[in-house]
Amino acid sequence: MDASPTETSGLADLDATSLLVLREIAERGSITAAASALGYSQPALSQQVRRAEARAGVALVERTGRGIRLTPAGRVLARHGGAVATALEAARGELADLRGLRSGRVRLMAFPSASPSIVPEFMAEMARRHPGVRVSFVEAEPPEAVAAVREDRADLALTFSYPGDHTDPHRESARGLEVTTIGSDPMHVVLPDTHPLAGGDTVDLAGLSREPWIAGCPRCRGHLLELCDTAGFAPRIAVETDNFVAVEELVASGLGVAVLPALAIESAGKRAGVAVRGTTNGDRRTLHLVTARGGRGVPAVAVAAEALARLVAGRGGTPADPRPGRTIEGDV
Amino acid sequence: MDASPTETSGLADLDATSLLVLREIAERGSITAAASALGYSQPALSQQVRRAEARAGVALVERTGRGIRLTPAGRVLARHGGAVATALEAARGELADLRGLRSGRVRLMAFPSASPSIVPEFMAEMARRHPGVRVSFVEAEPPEAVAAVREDRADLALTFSYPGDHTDPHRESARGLEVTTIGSDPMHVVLPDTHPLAGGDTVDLAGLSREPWIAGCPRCRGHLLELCDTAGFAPRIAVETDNFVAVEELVASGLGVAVLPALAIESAGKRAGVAVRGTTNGDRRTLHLVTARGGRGVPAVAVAAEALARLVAGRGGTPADPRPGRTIEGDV
DNA sequence: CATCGATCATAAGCCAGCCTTATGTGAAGG
DNA sequence: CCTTCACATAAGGCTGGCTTATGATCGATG
Repeated sequence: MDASPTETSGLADLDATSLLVLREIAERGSITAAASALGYSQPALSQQVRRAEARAGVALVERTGRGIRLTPAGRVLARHGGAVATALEAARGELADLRGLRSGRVRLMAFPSASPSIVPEFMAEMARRHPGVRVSFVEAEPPEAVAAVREDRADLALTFSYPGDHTDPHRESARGLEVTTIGSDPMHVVLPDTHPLAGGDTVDLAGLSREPWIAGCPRCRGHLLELCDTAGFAPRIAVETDNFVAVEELVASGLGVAVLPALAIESAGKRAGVAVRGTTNGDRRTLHLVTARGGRGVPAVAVAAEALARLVAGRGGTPADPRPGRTIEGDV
Repeated sequence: MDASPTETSGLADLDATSLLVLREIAERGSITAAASALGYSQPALSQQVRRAEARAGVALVERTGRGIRLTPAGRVLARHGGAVATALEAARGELADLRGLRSGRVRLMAFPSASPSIVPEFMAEMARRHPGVRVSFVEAEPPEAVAAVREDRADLALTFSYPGDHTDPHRESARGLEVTTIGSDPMHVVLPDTHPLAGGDTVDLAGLSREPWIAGCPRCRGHLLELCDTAGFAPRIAVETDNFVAVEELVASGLGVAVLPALAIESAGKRAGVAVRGTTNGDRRTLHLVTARGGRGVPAVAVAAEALARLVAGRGGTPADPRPGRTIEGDV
């Protein structure tokens, strides 16, 4: 019995637009002015006020002679409309920064042999062209890099795959991620420069069937086995190490031969006593970029991906298809 | 040449709803949950996100396995969505307070003879039933009270008018305001209790045509002249004062007779030696409430108006028509 | 490995909110 | 008194946005 008769529950729902409209009216002093400021016709605003009043259940404006003035309730909405406008403006600004690459962040993961070659160039390029974008880098083998993207510990993964690789991280484990092929990296044979086959431009692996082999990381080892299988033999693996410098050292010492990706060789530096030759088949590994599905919609990630693709292409890797990412559909 | 290819002007327009949607998604962790929280279907939100992305020109969410996660841009919107939600909530709260009369303000202006009678009762009533509403009061003659409402120096004016009053503030000057008649106040003849006509229940003014008269404020004086004119004579005005106590004193001293509104007599208190009688014609003045057009939509003003109408009716003034205010259309 | 459940995307269709143009009304000002 | 200005109202049309229905994908479970 204490409540006034005006007390209904109402408050159907007050929308943010109403606040903005009232704010504009309060600032301009008239509906007409507010309407043109907002790009609407005068009746449009008039109706919006009416609707807002219906929703609020209170008068928001009252007519005064030729114009209007706000009621206390109207002033309340106008006041809070200021906060809404501020929030909108701030959001717009930050969004523009992100879009304009004046801010943003890219967390890159890339395979080890990219660390000394592609990655520094990439980071320099990003720093030069988009100084507002923070770039971080963590070295990781492809499977972990892909997992990191999936778990949002990275935005972009630079990975590689071998043809026919059945533990290929881009097959099963990349489901739901976006994978773009950005080029390839030639596989080179590393052998002592005293080796008879070191004389030619390219080397046929079959000619090395009797040599002891030096294998790398598990997946590299798998690739080696496949290459040799194609060449018609099973390699005798004498040493396993993923240290590229060590591989060359071992080769120079005549303890075996190896197949290494060009990037790995580059990263290890030139080593006296070893010869590096392409394979007769022109074997290559393929380089990929992996992002979350839709991740390319993030401007900083998009430009980072483009920069990496450009760098890889400029390095002589087979230029990939156009840039749009392609989702793994179960079969690569 | 420095700008990235993503840099277009865009930012078509980002609406507040998008911020709220993103906020809800960020909080609930999924589109589906956010949709049901907001009372929409899942595709509705899905489409809203898509539209927001189109407007923003950036991806806002990215798919991750079975669910989604927000991109940096999405998180930006969600964050600012918090501010919008806060503002909305605050506005809703204040609005509810106004509607529920837990807050508000009423600035009342009323004619002098209401000050000691109606107004205190009114203020007590308001304090009792709506303690959250602040009530202020300024005494003013009707013309000034009406002007105050027009100039937003008052929310509510309690005024009176005399029948046929051509300087009636509710005629010309009340254009564009809302005027409600809430009752009337009987006009009483004040004469020495020794006067021959003091014997009857009512007095015929014609019987007082020879008496000296005591007139009040200018408008009251006009009314007096009209009453006497109707009775067929022109009064001889001996004194003019708008001090009611003085009037009774003068009457008691035998210096003249007067016509005063009941409220004025009540406010002056009982005075020995004077008789108060109704007129034969039952003359009355009419009491009005004046607000800005639409002012009755303000809850505090509405209840104040109702309270005043109730008080006047309870006091024996002719109960007015139902409460809805009626706008002056040029002719009262 | 196959099925189920959960989540999001897409498609199609429908409704209504909302805007626009045109016109009316009241008030202020010359 | 007539013009000007601001808001209200009316009528109509369009499109944004919601709903239902269905598809696709991934994770989990047995």
